[in-house]
Amino acid sequence: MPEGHTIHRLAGRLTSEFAGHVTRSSSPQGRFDMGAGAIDGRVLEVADAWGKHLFVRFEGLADEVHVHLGLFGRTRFAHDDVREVKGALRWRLEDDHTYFDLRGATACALMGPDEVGALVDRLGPDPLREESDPDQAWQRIRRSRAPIGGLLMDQKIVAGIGNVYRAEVLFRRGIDPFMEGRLLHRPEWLDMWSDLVVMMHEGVRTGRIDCIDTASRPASMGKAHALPHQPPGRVWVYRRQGEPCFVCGTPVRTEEMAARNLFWCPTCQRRTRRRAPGTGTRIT
DNA sequence: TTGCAATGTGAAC
DNA sequence: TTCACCTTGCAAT
Repeated sequence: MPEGHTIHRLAGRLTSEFAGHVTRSSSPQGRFDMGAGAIDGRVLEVADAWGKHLFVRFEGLADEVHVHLGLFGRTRFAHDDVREVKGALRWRLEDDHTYFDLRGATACALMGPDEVGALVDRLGPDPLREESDPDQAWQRIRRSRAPIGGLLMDQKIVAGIGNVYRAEVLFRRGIDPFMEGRLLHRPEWLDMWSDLVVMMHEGVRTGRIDCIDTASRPASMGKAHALPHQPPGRVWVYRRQGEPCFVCGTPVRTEEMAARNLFWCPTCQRRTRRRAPGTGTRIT
């Protein structure tokens, strides 16, 4: 389930399970043979994540393992005594206690420091990283005529957001996905950013993306609304097309945007810009 | 058993 | 804008 929270959680788990340990690496499937050979027998130093990209460093090696799960990548940690290899196993990393399996990833290769730097440089701020500055993303958004629903998915603008967080944050802030980036107000963007920080940290903590419960409802959504009938462990709009919106009952809509399915509530997320908070001025 | 959709990206046109 | 790629799980047959 690879959006940014998955990768950060993965980095944390790899570090806690293996950092400081001598590890063995192999690629039963063969597609990571060279890399696995270079790191086999080395001490894992640390794993780190930036957006949806994972980097794993080993002692005494300038190159890092770069992993991108893509749409289908899967990972598994286990402690079984019998370490069976099933299916197309790209990378197995293990020590005496634990093993980690990676399969289906778009990318899994050694990457030199320059290449890593260049990759990270072209990513936008990541809501899960302390040093990230939302205004860096804002500078791109405020100038763009592209719909905000598309901009959020652009990793050069914000790193780590995928189709679920896009749909959910836009719903939670009441923003029409089709609204042009340049029509968004900075306070609205900062609200979205704060909400992403909360949601994504929750995702890292729980390992789930689909348990955005009513308790995490942003206060700005207002107490005036009757509490929506949202069962716990659900999302607001993602993949709920045709089902009633938990807040207003309007059927959730779906449409393809930038080759991905977008989900939104046409009532709660108005196409026309809302009144700017406190100004009473209508902006379109 | 088959077929399709899926939380993603980048190259080719 | 379309396509290819990586793999799995679940729905339809």
